[in-house]
Amino acid sequence: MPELPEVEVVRAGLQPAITGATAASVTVFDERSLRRHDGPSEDFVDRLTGRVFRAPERRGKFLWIPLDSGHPDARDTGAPNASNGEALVAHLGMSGQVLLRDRHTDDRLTRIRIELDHPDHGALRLNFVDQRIFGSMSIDSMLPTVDQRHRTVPSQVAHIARDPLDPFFDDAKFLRALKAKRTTVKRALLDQTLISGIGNIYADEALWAARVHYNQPTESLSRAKAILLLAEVRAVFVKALAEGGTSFDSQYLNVNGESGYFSHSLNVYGQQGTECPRCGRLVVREQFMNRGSHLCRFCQRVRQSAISRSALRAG
DNA sequence: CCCAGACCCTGTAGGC
DNA sequence: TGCCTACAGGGTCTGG
Repeated sequence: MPELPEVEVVRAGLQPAITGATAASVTVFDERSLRRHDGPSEDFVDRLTGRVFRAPERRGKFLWIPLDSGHPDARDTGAPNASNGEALVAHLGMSGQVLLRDRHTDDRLTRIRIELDHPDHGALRLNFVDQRIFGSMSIDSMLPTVDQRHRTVPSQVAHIARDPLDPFFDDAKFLRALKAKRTTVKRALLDQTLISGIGNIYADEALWAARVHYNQPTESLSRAKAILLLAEVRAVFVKALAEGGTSFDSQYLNVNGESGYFSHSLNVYGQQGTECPRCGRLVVREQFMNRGSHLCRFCQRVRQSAISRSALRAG
């Protein structure tokens, strides 16, 4: 459930608190949270302990903290990726949280704990909490971005597209790629190699705002609709960010353990049985891609004529 | 190569 | 009260 706005709230919350902090000690309580780490937990602990955190960064739903060496002579160890550096990568998955605490506060379901020493803020504790263990932490090497612009990214993020709030996101490239897809529009929105940061909640909200049905074939989506849809994705992201993200239960919290307010602004997600805010008809929930899709069947209809035309072309 | 679907994973809610 | 099942869906992998 943490999607771009929620991960960005976490990144922004971490930034002033942990930048410049040293990882004094690291404890892995559940090794399954290291699924994306290439090596055993001892390797994770060894490579993280003593390192200094730089300012956290984000692409889509991936969050990472570039690491400085805590040892002045470590630059000469000849490590293969020394030139590009390493980062602590976090993905929150379905239920992950990064909570910033004092040294005496524990959280239930903490899978990884990092004790931090900050030159200004003193002793801190970073708890990585994750109920369903779809999230992960790992130490990863940084690679140059494919388009060579802006910065490097962790190797496991290299295949993830820039997100629509990234200043280097290429609208024209996205629209071309969308048109070339042979799939349906919600699948495309959730495809992190096409556009990143969108999950089930914001996909449903953006589709409703743009009056597009989730099952509309991408090839039959008009250019105007595609442009509108991208604009609505950005709009819903910006609004959610302003409200501190979406929380339904305590599955998503900011770094201080607080909930966001965007759940009060949802138009269709989780609103089945209530009235569509636009036309007053009932919002429904349908199964799609093993997930719930929330929509107004009146406002959001598959354009049959467009499908017929594309079917004729295909046939 | 591209796309669809299976799979992972567990606390919580609700039924009986 | 307690057991059982359904549910939530990111990202990755595999099969067609």
